[in-house]
Amino acid sequence: MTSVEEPARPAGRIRDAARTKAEILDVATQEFSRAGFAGARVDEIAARTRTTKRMIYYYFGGKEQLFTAVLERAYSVIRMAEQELDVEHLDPVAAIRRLAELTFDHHEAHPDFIRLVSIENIHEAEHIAASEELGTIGSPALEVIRRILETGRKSGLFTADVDAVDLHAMISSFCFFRVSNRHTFGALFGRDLVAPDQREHYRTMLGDMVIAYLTADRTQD
Amino acid sequence: MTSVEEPARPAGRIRDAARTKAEILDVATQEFSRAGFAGARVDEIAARTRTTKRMIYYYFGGKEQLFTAVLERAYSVIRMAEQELDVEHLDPVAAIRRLAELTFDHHEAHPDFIRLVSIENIHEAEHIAASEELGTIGSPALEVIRRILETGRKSGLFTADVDAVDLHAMISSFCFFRVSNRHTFGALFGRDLVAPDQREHYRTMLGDMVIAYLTADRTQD
DNA sequence: TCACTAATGTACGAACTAGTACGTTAGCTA
DNA sequence: TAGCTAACGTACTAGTTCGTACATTAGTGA
Repeated sequence: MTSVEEPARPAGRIRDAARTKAEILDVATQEFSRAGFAGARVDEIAARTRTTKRMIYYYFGGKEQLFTAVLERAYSVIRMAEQELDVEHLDPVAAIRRLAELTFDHHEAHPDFIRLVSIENIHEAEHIAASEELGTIGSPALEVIRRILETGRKSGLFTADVDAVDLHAMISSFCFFRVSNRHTFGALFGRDLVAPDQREHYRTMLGDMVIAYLTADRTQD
Repeated sequence: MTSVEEPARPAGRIRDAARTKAEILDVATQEFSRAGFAGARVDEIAARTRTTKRMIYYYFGGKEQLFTAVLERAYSVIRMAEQELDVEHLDPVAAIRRLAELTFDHHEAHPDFIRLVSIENIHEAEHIAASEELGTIGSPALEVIRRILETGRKSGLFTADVDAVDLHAMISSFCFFRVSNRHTFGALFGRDLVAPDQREHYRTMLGDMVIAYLTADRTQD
């Protein structure tokens, strides 16, 4: 099996810095996500790559920096997805719902990312703070939300007095919790929040919640 | 300083199994919450108690069981708080808002609990699964929500078709995320979700969100 | 008051783990 | 094609960490 893996390259090392780095990052993402920062084993990461532990230190410097690199790549994925957001041609209500659904989909599709963020929060975001790349850039989604909110408020559709960051927090909290806390929630309440047949239910629930909040009739209160 | 700690007990060990156990649990809660399961150090926990590592193994059996005991006690605190819920004399809208606010307050007041739950989710709730105490009992809050929802729906106030578990998830997600993800959220978006002067803002936002969702005019959709 | 047990303390070890010193080689370029 | 360097591998170590064997004592009941 091991010899079939690669296409007829019987002997000798192949040198490919980019591939080696990427492979280390792939495996490290899995291992950190599986066991947390302290629980992850550098030896285990190395063993699961085609290279050795030496290369981890050669390319990344240490366990701490490797985790930072893993985080940086994970965040870059969501940032790229957000840059593809194309919802501003929709009316504000539909645009926000679509945005919420895309956030929902992205969280569901990337449970490893959710776990890494949970782990980073246990460590009080110290790796983000230490990273030049992560500290500076914001979220493309935030700008999109800002513009939709403005349009919706001008047209009188949106009555709520929220800013983009808080609305982003509201949407993220539901999407994040559903994935991050699925195990304890499932164990305690006997309900699987990520069961495939409940997916549409929760996706709709999220959209309904956000739209209801934004368009609620405040004259009643 | 060390001699002033205890009231005039100059020499000899004082034996108090209950106090020793409780002290170990207190320190272990802090240490696990600070560093995660793998990151927590049994020696460190022992050093910060008035007893020795030996006692951890004597009373709890090992690191794994100690963490389970810490979790069990942390969950028992929230369960006790939920048993004191007294909102059913209010009208359904006020009752749900009050319940949401109490959940909000409890999460804010117990960041260690939030961290422990995050950590337990990284470990896929394996300790909850292994615990007889935690696996069986549900949440008292759930029964309260169930009854309020029924009253609200009968009276026509609540139009949303949610059950108690999903509403609980919605409320918890906002409260939990605000505390659990405050570090990454703060680092990435420059906003402190637990800033004291924003407390009322987010508390109100949560209530507004839940009520808007429950009472939204569905004939418009 | 004597003996017995629950509770406690000390000292230690086996296994693990992050990190490194040192040696090797593929592949490019002059 | 010779030589140079980035890329890679091996073997090892110093320090840590969970867990335990063994010794001791406080308090209680006969």
